Amino acid sequence: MKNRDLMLRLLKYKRILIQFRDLGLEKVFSNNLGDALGISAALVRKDFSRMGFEGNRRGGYRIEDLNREFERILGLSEMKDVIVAGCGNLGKALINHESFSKEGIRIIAGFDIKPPSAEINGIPVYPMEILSDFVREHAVQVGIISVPAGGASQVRDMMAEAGIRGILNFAPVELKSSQNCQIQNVNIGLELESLFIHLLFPSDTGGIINDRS
Amino acid sequence: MKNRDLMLRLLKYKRILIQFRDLGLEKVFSNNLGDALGISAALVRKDFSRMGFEGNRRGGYRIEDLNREFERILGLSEMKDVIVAGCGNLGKALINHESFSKEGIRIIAGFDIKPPSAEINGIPVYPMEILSDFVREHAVQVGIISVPAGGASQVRDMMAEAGIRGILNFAPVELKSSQNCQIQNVNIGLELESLFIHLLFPSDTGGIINDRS
DNA sequence: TAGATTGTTAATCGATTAACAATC
DNA sequence: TAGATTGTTAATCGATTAACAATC
Repeated sequence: MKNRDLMLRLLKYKRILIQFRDLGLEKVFSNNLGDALGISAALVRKDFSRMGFEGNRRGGYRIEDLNREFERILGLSEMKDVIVAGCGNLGKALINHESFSKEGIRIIAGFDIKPPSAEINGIPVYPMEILSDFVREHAVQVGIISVPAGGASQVRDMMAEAGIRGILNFAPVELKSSQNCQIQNVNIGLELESLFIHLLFPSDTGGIINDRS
Repeated sequence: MKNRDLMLRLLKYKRILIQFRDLGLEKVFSNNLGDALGISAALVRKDFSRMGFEGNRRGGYRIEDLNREFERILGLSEMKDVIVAGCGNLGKALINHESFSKEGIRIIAGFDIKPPSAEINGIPVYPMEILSDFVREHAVQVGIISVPAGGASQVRDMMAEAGIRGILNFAPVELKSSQNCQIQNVNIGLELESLFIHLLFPSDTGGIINDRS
């Protein structure tokens, strides 16, 4: 879990810097990026230093240079193809999600035990039995699970066996990563509940625990 | 961010323990819970000790006791009412999401600049202008943002001003928490991209960084 | 030059783990 | 009793921050 935060920060830097560039800016200071991401300037400098990105002791960092570096390190030139297992409401929403394409993500197929239609928004929907073959044939690397809780772990196994290496899981079951298959769980119910819990403990000191240390 | 991990663990303990109980079990060991959550037994004991939950040096923890304690501390007896701003595909999917009710979460209204219909799945959908009044009238505490990126921060302000204290944000914009309003961002595109990045760096040592320390 | 910002080191902080005495 | 598990302390680990010398 260690590198996960760093990774997400890097992706956020990358996106913000593109916005900065599009705004016509040429330079940024660690300061600016810290503000934009809600972190300290020191951490920005530390991150960049770790990545080997160099700035100028007076003029900050050249946005163009940073963009090039991020593209070199985190750039995924080809389209990132993804499949969706489970074409209920959430699955449909993901398939229809228009902002993925802007980020180079393309959903190339949906799967469902009982396909609600042959295609959604122009994306073909196949019966679940075909998933393995499709994944192998198209060398799909990443999949989304949006089936009900009961079917999730079975779909995980199916995906992993077929060669999928990364899974974003929306089913309310905690799936565990394995050596070959990285799983990211998004438990919407849990997130909502945690927001409610926060309300119970007003102070920002996080009063849940009665810690005596 | 400190307490967030602990909080999520507590909610997971709570859910797992209910499953254990429903399976007819009476006792658990720190060991079992650690396995179930993918964490160490030591951390389970530490968490419980911090919360003041006591076990038995030989017989582990009584599930019934733990359930009672969790209910006391994290129990939200009343229904947890939530509103959804943005009734596009994702918003619809959330409104239709059936597993929320099982978790005591109830979506009581949707809002949209241009409501696609008067109601979705029996839940009323109102024009966005009404949001503030509705929130005040019903004392809504938690909201979900599922509008496009462009409108997200405006909706955030609207919600926060009307008195909403917790927001789950699905728009691909990083919204920042304020004193009165806790925001949890779920950036699906970012999560997917990070899965792809993982594929670039095969080793589990997390080879992105070239750290010399 | 004077001023500002980076790059880096050492300090801090907190979370997790290892280990073991207490004890059922 | 012997064995197993908790509860807790001290050690570890890693991430973040503070601070400041280097330098543009």
